[in-house]
Amino acid sequence: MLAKTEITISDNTIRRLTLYLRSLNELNAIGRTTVSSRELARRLDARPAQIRKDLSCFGGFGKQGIGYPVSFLIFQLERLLKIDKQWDVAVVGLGNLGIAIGNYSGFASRGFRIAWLFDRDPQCVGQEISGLTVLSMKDLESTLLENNIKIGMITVPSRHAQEVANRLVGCGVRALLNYAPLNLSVPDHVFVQDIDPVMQLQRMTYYM
Amino acid sequence: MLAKTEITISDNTIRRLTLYLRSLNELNAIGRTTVSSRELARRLDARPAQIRKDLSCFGGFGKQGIGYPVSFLIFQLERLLKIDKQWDVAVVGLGNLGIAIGNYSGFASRGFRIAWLFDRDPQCVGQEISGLTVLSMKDLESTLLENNIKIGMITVPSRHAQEVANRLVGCGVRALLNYAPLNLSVPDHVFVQDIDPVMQLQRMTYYM
DNA sequence: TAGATTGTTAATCGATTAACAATC
DNA sequence: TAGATTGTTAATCGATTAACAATC
Repeated sequence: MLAKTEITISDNTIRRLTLYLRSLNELNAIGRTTVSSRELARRLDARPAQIRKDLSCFGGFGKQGIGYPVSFLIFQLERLLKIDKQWDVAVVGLGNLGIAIGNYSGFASRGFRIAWLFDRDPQCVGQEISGLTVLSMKDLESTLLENNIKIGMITVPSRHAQEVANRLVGCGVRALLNYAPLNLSVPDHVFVQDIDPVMQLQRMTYYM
Repeated sequence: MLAKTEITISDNTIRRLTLYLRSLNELNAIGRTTVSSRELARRLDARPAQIRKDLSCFGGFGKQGIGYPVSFLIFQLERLLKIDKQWDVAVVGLGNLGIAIGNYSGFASRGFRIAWLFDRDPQCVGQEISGLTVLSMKDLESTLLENNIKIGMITVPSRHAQEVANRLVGCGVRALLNYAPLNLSVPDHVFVQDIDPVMQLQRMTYYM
């Protein structure tokens, strides 16, 4: 077998795969079995050629004349994105936002289980949220290490976010979803994704 | 005066401007008066040349040998992003997430005021959240038109999100922050920004 | 002056798109 | 077969980066 040229997939492509997956699940839910790049593009306000190109990075999932089989493509995308198994996630900070996340049922069906909740406030520790007991920050390291948790969500006030990030990274967390509106600094091997709605609003007002 | 060539600013640049602004506000808060592209880049894990290029699209805000004056640059970026005045925002859907947004104090300092809350549930209508009374969906159109609201946040369950979007667009809303995990279809003149934490998580797990 | 840093150019790099042969 | 649609190529398009003269 010839040596395969190492092709690096652009991050833009990966972002779009998650978007395709979301749309494919909608199609699946309404009983559609196949979809063409043309129709998927129409639904997502994208270009058919781009969808075909993105998907072809990973293999020929479609059939000429027919399109892509919906459930097979969902299966393949879930595998590519490594969400064919469920990831356990730890949430740190049980303010209004953390509580909303703890109660939200939309993670499980898409590959993630809110599995652990932590807060520094003794008033909050011990409370139950969707069947989970809020744990003390004292137990953070031991719990995450024992359970091999690789994903954390930071929903503490900004002034504590960096310290929380340090502790999470310190016990092996590799991906952080950061709701605090500041730039975290983390080692190169850790992925951070900010969720900052204000930045998104500011972007939109530019065009208005 | 010669006709200026129409330069279009890329959306990537606009996204980064909001990031620069956030970091500049941190610097301002700790009393820094100037910052170089080099230092800002270090803080944001970006390249100095890109920061200079982005900023130079809008004018020469810096000085050779010195860097950029922090508060002047904040002033200019706020003007460019059109957040030198405050925008009133309507939130539709007072579930856990909507309540978290209603209670969050972090919008006001960055250009946005959560000004109106709506919910369809009669049990919820009339409740107070951070001094605002939750209004009935019946009053949506009249309220938004009277108050000239241009920005909406959608925090209703997915199955109602498109209908809510239609109604918001129907009364002149131009920008939607959509927390429902689906693709909204809106006219071309309306901006939609999805906030879907699961998509962000799925992107990160790809690399893990 | 010497050192630092901008604004801008030109070169590089990468991403998107149109087009079409292959084929269902 | 005729019509539809993929996978892939080549061309276009746009974004990033390095480099440096200008200048604080």
